[in-house]
Amino acid sequence: MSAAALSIAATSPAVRRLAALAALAPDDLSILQDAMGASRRVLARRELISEGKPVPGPMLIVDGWAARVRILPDGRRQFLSFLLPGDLIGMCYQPCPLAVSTVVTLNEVVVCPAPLGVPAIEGAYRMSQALDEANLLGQIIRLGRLNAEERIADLLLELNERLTLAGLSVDDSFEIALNQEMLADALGLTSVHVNRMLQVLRRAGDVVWKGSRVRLPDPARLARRVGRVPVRVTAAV
Amino acid sequence: MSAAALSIAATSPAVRRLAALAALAPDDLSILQDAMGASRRVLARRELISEGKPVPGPMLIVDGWAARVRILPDGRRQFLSFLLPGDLIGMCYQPCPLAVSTVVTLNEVVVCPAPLGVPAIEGAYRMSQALDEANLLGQIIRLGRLNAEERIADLLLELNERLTLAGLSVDDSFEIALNQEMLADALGLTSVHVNRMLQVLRRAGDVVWKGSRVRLPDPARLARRVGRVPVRVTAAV
DNA sequence: CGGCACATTGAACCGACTCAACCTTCGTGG
DNA sequence: CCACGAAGGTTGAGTCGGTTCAATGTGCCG
Repeated sequence: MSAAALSIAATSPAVRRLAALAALAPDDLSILQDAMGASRRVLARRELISEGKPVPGPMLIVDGWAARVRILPDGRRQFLSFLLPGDLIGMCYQPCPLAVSTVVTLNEVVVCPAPLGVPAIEGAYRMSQALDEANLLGQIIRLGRLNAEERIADLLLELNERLTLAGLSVDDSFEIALNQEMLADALGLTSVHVNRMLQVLRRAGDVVWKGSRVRLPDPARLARRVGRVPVRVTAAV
Repeated sequence: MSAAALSIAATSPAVRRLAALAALAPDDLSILQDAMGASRRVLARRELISEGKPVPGPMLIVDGWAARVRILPDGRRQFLSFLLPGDLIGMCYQPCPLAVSTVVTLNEVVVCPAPLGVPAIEGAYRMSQALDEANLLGQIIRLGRLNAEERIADLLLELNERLTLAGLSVDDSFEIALNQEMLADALGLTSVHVNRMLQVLRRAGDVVWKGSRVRLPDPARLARRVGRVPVRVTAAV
């Protein structure tokens, strides 16, 4: 194992994810480490970005989970996507950007300003952005054409894939920052129905969920069962 | 009315939309006009971009409707978004991009290569991209938290807003390239149910749909009824 | 006039929701 | 160390929005 690879392995999940998206030189890695020196800790249930308000500079999630969310006038809540360590938020290219969705922390989150102007790192951002979009499309498929059981399985598979990139899911087992109600609000279901379908998945041996830890004993089989295809956004690599 | 404004008014819907998204100088407009000289006509039901394949260079839709679509292994179809004149397709920033969704023409479409390297025009592209993302989020809300009637109304309102930008909807009345089955496949419903809910909207006087022409007698009232908020992606302007 | 695509209708069915109760876990303070 | 409360998970029974399937209607184009 090379020295560079070792330093990646020893580094934070966020850096790990970005390094997996684009080839980063030791210099790039240390720029990321420096940026994380300016990290800020944010309590759970705080707004990082507020819908309709100006977007603050781009930030990198260093630790913890957040979610893009929209609340309807009558109180209905819809999670649009989940944001995990290594994900970017507030990266916009239009002038004077206004946020089109609120971003709220789900547990205690650490964020830092996303370093700009470094070509290799910007390359990783572009990959990240492409993956984000692919995941949004995945969310549309889930809500539009999958039934409740498939929705739950598909989302857990997505989270597992994404957390694996950051080294936060090992052997298809990861800490989840969601409860059944949040899952319901992401999947267009009620928490009661999520509960029942989760039991079905558990009894089938497809999902093990104890406390805040989820394990997917056979992701490949589960993926086949719900018709999930792995996301690829580039032919490079 | 200035000479520039006149020339915009006289120009194609696609240019009209881009000019509405960013301030374009006469030079920029003529670059767009030139690009449209290399237009290509594509028959209905043809793939402009194929999922999993490399993305061809970015293109501008000059005329006609297209849609991003995904087909599940078992044949279920989900339209992810609709693409109208002035919309961009295939604009990617990662290296060697692979398409994450198929783009298919819905009727006869005219496309041209999107001119690159012109700052003002690229500015319009960025605005367009931001709107695209906002519309994807809108689609998630529709599928996740709106009922059938609200979904239909919300989508028609979105189409009306977008077509108005391009000058293709006048007095809230526009030509629609969709039938009830396509609407169903976009909204996660069956065509039978779309038919029934459309009748409800018609009887309530909220939608007039005759042949391929749709009119929304009172968009503001309808928007209030389904809780739709207008999209804003920039504080500029 | 025939045929095709699309729209419309009816009746039975079912997946997911609603509402309300109850249970479990866990942290906290007496 | 136990009592308590809060948050989240579980269960049951009834209801409903949307689906399914199959038939019928309608407009258009060659």
